[in-house]
Amino acid sequence: VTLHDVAVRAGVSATTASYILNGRSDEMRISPATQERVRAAADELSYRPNPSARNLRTSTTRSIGVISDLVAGGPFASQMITGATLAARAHGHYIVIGESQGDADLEGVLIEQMLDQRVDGIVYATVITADISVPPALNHQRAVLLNCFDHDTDLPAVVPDDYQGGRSAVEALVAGGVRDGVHVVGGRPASGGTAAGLRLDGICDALAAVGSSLASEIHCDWAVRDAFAAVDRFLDQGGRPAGLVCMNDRVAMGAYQALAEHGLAVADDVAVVSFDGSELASWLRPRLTSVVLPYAEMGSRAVDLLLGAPALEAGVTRVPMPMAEGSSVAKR
Amino acid sequence: VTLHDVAVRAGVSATTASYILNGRSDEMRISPATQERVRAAADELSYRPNPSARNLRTSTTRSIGVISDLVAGGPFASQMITGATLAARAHGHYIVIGESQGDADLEGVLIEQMLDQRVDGIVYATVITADISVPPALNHQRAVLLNCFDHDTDLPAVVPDDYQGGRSAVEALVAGGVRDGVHVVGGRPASGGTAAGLRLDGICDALAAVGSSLASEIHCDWAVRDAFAAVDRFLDQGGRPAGLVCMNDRVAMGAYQALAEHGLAVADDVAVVSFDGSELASWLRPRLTSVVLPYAEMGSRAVDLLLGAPALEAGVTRVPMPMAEGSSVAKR
DNA sequence: CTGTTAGCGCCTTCAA
DNA sequence: TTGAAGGCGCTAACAG
Repeated sequence: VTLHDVAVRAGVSATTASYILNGRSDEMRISPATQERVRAAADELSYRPNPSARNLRTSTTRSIGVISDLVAGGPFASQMITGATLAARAHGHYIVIGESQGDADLEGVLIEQMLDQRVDGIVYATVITADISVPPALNHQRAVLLNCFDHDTDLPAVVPDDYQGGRSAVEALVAGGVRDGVHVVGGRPASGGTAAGLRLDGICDALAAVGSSLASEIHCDWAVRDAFAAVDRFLDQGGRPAGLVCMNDRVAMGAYQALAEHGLAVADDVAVVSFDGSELASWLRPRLTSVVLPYAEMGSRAVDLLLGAPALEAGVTRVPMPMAEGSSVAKR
Repeated sequence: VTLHDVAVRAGVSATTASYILNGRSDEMRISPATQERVRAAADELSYRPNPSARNLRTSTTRSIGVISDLVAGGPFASQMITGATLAARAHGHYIVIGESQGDADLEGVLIEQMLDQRVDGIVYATVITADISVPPALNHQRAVLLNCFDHDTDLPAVVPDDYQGGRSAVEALVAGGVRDGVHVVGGRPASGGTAAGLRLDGICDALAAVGSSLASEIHCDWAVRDAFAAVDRFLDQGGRPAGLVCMNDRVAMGAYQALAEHGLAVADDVAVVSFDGSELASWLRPRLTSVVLPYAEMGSRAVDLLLGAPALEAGVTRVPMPMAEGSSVAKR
């Protein structure tokens, strides 16, 4: 059922029908009676415009492309996609996803394809918060960076506020009476992420603010088994921390396991806080207090930025990281 | 840069260029020289066809819609999306995602929109393996059901082979010398999933095959905290299981916690197996032996089905569930 | 073997 | 206030 059909049924020309159905009736000063007839016809025929035809004519697709390394498939940041989807929907757009699996060539292809599809804009997302170089295909395109940024470009970027997150983590500890003997588990990983550095800055500053300082950094990859091994060794060597700030919830899980192995009770013997705010945090016993990575919020912000201001405002948006309260820090 | 531009540059008509660029040169018996010229021209101009125009003409979009309740955003089954994406790509299609968040109205809208977009087919996916009624909007559409099925329709469906999975779980236990004193944790949940029933059938049959039978079902929701509470109570009441079959990895995590609470060692004192094969299984200590839910495989199968045979073959495809070996069953 | 012609469904000047 | 005409870029009969 085409626009023409509707027009015929309402006894007008396609032009008139087009105006009315696109909300330009007033501008064109079309008689209310005609409007009514056309709308009724469209309704009865349950008319829906053909997007391809419209796109061909207007070269706008009301679609936005999200390209990412692993976000879509990975459990952690798929929330970014959800957030983006919701925001897009609110703007009357839909989303096309491309996952590069970390392959730069594939990534280029995906971007080209999306451009071919005439997406109205592209969100470029990464699993890890990092300082990157945007792929060349993205230059001079309407795009927003999600969970990453690039100093050499003026594309807007959306990242979590890791510095503030670091401060919050320490504040949770301090609220539980822990200010000395605080160790960080994880530390700076080899890969080019920026989260660790900023969080550490926040942690150190917050500690300094209460007249203390970081006792040590226990280095390990940000994974359960590595964290377990590292903390286990630390405890074996006689380490007796009062508080542990873990770089993510998986690290915290490893720390929990190591503490248990040594007969130390989380909260009562050692306070633990972490970053992520994933489901895992709520699965642990006792429930883990964790600084939330606001993925959904970030995703929707990115899309808002992309679709919002006609002229994209450059610069990075730092999204606050709220706190998910658990019971891994004793109350006092 | 349009097809016309290419044609002009190569000194031919748009038609000829179209034939060549669509690989129908042989069929049309176009001279190799001309072909070469056209391809060169297309290359130099880096010509890319306008999809909207093509769609308008052919009413085929080389896109497929995936609509789901929560799969895309949820950590568990986002792999279904990844699998589907890969398969679609292999067929030269791309994927559009719609998440209904479980809202039936929204779901209808999403389906309508996809049909408007002229997707070549729809994959309808659910987080929970269940017996459903497909939304009416899907009737008489080219569609495949993913992780669910509907007896009242003849749409093809792809689900995990939970019965065989149940048998595998028990076989892992038996291989570890455990045949008596096997309890199931989780059991049939209130919601309309079909996984529990089939797995239980498999479990009982496999147990019967070695001359044993199920000791009991420990009922609880399939979540960490509920499982912990249930198993904790069971142990408090003097239960001393030899083997635990947990309905998913989160349930197993809760069981681990309860066993630890009672000073029982996983593997040595109590063998544990589970379903899901999620990352969580590899995080637990000792590593959990788990029957893998082959989400990615299912996703790609669904797309293959959708795009494969011109006439969709109805019926359910049961995808085998492989085993992820851990150390939660003692070797012997 | 190649070009001409005719739309796909929609929007939008231009004229009436 | 409404209609006629043209074209977005591409494909596919149908002629030559």
